[in-house]
Amino acid sequence: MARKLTFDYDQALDRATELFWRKGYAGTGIRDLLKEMEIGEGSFYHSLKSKRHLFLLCLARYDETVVAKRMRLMASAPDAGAGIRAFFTHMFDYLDDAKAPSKLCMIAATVEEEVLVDPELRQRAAKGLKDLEAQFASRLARDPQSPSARIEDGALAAILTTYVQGLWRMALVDYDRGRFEQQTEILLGSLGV
Amino acid sequence: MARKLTFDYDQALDRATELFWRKGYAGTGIRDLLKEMEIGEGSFYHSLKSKRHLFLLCLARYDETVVAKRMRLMASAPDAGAGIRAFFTHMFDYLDDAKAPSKLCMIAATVEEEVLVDPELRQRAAKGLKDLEAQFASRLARDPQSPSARIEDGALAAILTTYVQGLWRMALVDYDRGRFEQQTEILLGSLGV
DNA sequence: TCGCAATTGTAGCGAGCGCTACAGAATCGC
DNA sequence: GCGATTCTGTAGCGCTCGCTACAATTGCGA
Repeated sequence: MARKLTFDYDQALDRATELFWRKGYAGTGIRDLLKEMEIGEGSFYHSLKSKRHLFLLCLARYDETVVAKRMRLMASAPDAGAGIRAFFTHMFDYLDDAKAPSKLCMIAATVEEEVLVDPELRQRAAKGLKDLEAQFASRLARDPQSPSARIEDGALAAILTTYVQGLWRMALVDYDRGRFEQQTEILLGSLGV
Repeated sequence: MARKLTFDYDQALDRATELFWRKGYAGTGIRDLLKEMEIGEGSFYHSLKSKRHLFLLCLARYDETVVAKRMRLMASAPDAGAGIRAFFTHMFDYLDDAKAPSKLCMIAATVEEEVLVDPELRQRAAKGLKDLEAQFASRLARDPQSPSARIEDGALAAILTTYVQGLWRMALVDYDRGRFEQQTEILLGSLGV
């Protein structure tokens, strides 16, 4: 019963996600977003409400695309060992991709930043880590061969999650795929995965 | 040949370090620092040059105290296994300390933040991680018993460093000492440390 | 005691931040 | 067409940021 949106909402969200991913929450200003999304200040506050609201939408979008694909790869592998290795391979592929927005997982990045002051964003970031750990645990649990009978699935999932978070931080400083692959394989071997 | 500083330089540096540690680089404003250090704007820019310069001084101070102590604990243990466990214990003790400025390693925190845009700060943060890895490696290397003959010292040090970085991030979201101790012991056991 | 040099307090610059008020433009049912 | 409603562009608010210019103050050597 009134005027229609003159811009492509989905495309605008994609572009905003890319920008947040590349420059972080605090590092991305409203004016940067407007320029990238090619919309005006009025449209922004009318249909996206606020920077925080937009960021939450973008986190969801990141989850549905990048994270979901990684999880699907892990889940569809023949066994837990292969699934977990597929997870790391996808992660390293992404880190190798020169066109990627940044050497960083958007969820992991959100854990740090002053974002932690904001309870909603903090909770959202925490959920991302919990989800990852749960995915590891369930992948290990439903493995018919139960490859690492020595170590309880929960503990193993926690170790892997912690290690993955460390990898993101290390990659930010100095990424060397060969080294990362090698040390990861040694770790997985030691853990009996 | 002229006027003397009316404030305690060392004490001011300590207070600034505490504040940066607690709120991060970007999250700490000049006015916050001035209030905490109990000095004026003029004094600040005269004797501390800039926020960036002060931050580098504070990082050095943090290194000389907190990090140095952790390293000393690791180095002075009877063997590598005990040293590495002492390292983690000191880290967990710190995370348990309610009076500590934040659940965070100041060096690790500096790896993230938009700080990475600044080459000097980035390099400084990278050095912190390299140092940690080198300490792990040398501790493992000079162990008479060479406890983990299975795995090369360098790879082991890299895995531990990565894991420690992950721990810092996990602790930021949800810290549970019992869980962390347990999963860390399982990891060390698996690695033969 | 005087002059020089170092330290200090004040006031404000220029820029960016997220956000809002508001008027004009577009699109619907009628 | 008309009115109601929704979208858009502009202008600017109040605030904070890191930093600087500059004059006043202090303490030293001569």
